[in-house]
Amino acid sequence: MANLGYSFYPTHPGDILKEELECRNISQRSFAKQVGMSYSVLNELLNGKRSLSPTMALMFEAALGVSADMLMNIQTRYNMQTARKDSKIAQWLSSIPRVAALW
Amino acid sequence: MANLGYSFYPTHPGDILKEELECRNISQRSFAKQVGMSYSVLNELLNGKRSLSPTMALMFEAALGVSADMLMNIQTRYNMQTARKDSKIAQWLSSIPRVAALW
DNA sequence: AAAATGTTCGCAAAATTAGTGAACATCCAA
DNA sequence: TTGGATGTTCACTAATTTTGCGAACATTTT
Repeated sequence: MANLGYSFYPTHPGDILKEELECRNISQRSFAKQVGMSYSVLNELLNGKRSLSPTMALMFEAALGVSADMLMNIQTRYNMQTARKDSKIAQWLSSIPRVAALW
Repeated sequence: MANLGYSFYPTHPGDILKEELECRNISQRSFAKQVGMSYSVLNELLNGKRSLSPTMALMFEAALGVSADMLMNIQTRYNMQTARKDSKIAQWLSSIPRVAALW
């Protein structure tokens, strides 16, 4: 089963989708074939290696009945948490001044 | 002032950012220069023609004190509402079967 | 009139994503 | 134990998207 417990890393939509397939006993290969998506893309998404697009989210909603909006919100949160941790971005941000009104 | 009232189209993060600059009397050119971003990119973002990236969202948070997460959530909601309205996607979705468990 | 501002457009470089195929390890059942 | 199904990983290409830039034009302000 996919690890959905406490974690030190942000939740990725793949975590939920992977759990969803596993507890329904649907294999990744079979699912990919049925919905017409690339199998390795699916696998890597489930393992958090690729990110979920709005189109993909709608597809999962259609195929599994999981809320596309929830999935995308999780992806967005994941992206933000990742971006905030990124030291390159943090360093670049430190050079951004606070911009004040003219008066 | 930017239109933040009732609308028939989804809210874009640019709507909020535009309002934010206008009510602080900060010109787009001046803002772009201060934070070191391309001026036309900023303008088009404010007009909903380009989408907000996590990095940009963090930059606005640093420069204006507006929540980056909120901005990105709005962008995500905008993307989903737009995708759902897209007839191409809708048609493609109609060919996606509901995938059931094996048993 | 001149300067500042906002808007729109096209373009090219850069980055990201989608899709494919192969290889490998593991597990389970015949 | 062997064969088939499964999950995982990787490298590569093609397609798409994003980014940044600059010019042109309209509008507003001074």
